[in-house]
Amino acid sequence: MYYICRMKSKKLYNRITLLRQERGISRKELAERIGVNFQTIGYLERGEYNPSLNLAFNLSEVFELPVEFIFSTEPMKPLSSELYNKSKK
Amino acid sequence: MYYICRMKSKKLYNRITLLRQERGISRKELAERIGVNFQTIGYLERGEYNPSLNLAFNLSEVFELPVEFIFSTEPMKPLSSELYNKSKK
DNA sequence: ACATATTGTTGTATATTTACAACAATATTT
DNA sequence: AAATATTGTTGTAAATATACAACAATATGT
Repeated sequence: MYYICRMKSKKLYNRITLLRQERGISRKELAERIGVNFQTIGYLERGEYNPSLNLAFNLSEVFELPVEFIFSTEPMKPLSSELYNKSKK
Repeated sequence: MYYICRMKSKKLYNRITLLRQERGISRKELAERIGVNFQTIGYLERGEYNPSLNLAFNLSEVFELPVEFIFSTEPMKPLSSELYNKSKK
């Protein structure tokens, strides 16, 4: 019964929307794959709250990517520049 | 006001105790470093509940290790065997 | 052996995440 | 343009994580 004043814990950034769209699936479908309510995906994508570590691991499994690639304490760089920097190395 | 029937979400495994002891610090001190109540560390070490992703990231920062090295959906292998396998590659 | 620090246990309160429903807004398809 | 699917919004309930206190149990240091 607490509807106001959320997100006292530090806000995290994520690439869920991007990763989901790259794979051409809706929130509903993603939600089904990780066994969570489809509205929960919306909350996460909008950054209205942070996931549990469990949920983060489930996303990690579905996307086949490390948690740190999906979530970050710092704003996400565009994938394009990440790729560019990586190939420069 | 819910004291019974916890942990419906899948149990995670972790190496917090090990990593903390390797660094020779108490729960109290670890708790202070990551800005959490010292009893919370106890709950995590005992696996009585899983952390938020936020808390996992904080531990990751303090230990300077990826989240996946600290937490896992599978029981943790001894570090010794992880090291051995790594050097064999 | 004693003092002190660390860890475990129980109990309660609060915060945050997740579920779910209903419906509005927007986009996509036909 | 109408039908359908997807996303956003608001409201409420339930589950899970975190804080905190008090005290027992265990370990550690002297």
